[in-house]
Amino acid sequence: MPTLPEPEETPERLLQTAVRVFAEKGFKEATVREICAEAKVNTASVNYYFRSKEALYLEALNFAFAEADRRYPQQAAADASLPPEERLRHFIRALLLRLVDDTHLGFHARLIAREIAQPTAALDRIVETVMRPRFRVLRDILPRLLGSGWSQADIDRCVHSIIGQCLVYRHSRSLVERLCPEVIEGPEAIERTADQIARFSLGALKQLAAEGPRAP
Amino acid sequence: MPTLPEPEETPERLLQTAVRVFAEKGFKEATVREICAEAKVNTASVNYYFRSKEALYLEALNFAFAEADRRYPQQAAADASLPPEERLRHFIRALLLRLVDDTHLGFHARLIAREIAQPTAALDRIVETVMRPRFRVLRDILPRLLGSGWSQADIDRCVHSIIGQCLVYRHSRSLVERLCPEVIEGPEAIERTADQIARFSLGALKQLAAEGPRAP
DNA sequence: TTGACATCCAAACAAATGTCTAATACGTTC
DNA sequence: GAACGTATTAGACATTTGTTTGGATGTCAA
Repeated sequence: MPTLPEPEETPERLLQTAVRVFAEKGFKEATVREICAEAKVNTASVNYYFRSKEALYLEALNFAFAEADRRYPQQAAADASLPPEERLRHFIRALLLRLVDDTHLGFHARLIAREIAQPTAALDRIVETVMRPRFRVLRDILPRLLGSGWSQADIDRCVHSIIGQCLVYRHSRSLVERLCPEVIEGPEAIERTADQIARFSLGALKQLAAEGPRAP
Repeated sequence: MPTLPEPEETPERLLQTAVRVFAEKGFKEATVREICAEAKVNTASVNYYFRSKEALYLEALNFAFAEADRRYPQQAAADASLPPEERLRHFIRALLLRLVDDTHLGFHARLIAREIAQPTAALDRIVETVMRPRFRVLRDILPRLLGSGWSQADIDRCVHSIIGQCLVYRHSRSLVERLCPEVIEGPEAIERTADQIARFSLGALKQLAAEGPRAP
């Protein structure tokens, strides 16, 4: 009778636990012993299956991204055949849902937020493979809503305005929870928040389009 | 002839160095030895003048807040005699400048951002004394621009939308620097960013006011 | 000058932590 | 069943880190 850890094999369990613990406590505060204890494996397993704690962290980061993209795909926003308003709504909703998801394997967003707040060498690759394509989608959508004559820098500022409205619910979640938790309490509230961000942004863009770009 | 450390007294120098190092590396990654080395004081000084590393961290947090409020006061936004558009512009500008200031003692914002991202017991007090009053200012301004009939939750969502547009330049600065650094490169670019956020937000509120609240 | 007090320092201490080692258990293959 | 390679384990090891200690040094009042 094998006494193997049943639910999953050791390295898989270790990796999933690592995502969770790293997300909760950060790279430095999370200890190898704690991760192994929670995964119910021996402390030496980290160095046996992954080379080191740092290598485990990188694997966890990769895993988190793969999962996040799998759970909240963003094809709709990139679909150029849809009207730009529709695409922006999709983009915002997908981003927000991904960011506030704390259930199940939703530690991805938290882990990624940590990496953004305190970048390691891994961030550069992440930016190029994940962030920049996402950024380009908005860079493509916005000019269609803003009209012509806008500088790239001002378009980029609008991109940040939109992304920022979503990110605040992750990076400043501790504030949101203390100041007005009701806006992200429950799926309906979150949907309504996504909708409100979309209305806010579309209204802003419509108004900016009407006013036209400011003189440089 | 006294051999005292000249520029400032030990505890003051220690505190200022602590703000900087804690801001750069976080509580756990910053070591007492490193702080003391940079402050050019003996390692035991932390426990002599402050009770412990944690107590030093709390003092640093207090110091950071006091300095941040001193350098970027926000009275204008709270002045109810000004038109709400003006007040909102002031609020946004003051907040953004405070957030992107990395010069001199501008480590405050970074330290505070850390505390928000990874709250300790100190955050609750900070929220009540600093964040909530700031939040209330926007809660007061926004209904004047939105008109009547809006739920508190939707107003709060707008508050977050505005704050989020500013916070992204702090919490996701690593992304901004990699994706489009020009929008925060130099004082003029920052001023223009503040202006753009204000235009974006005022446009959004104007449009929302015209459309009216959505049915619940 | 002396005594009291605060300050500063080098060294030591205990706990935590990432990594490594040697031994053991287990499954597969011949 | 024996041999081999993989997986797992308990424990050791070296380093880091927050904290403490005992004494040296300087200041100031009596």
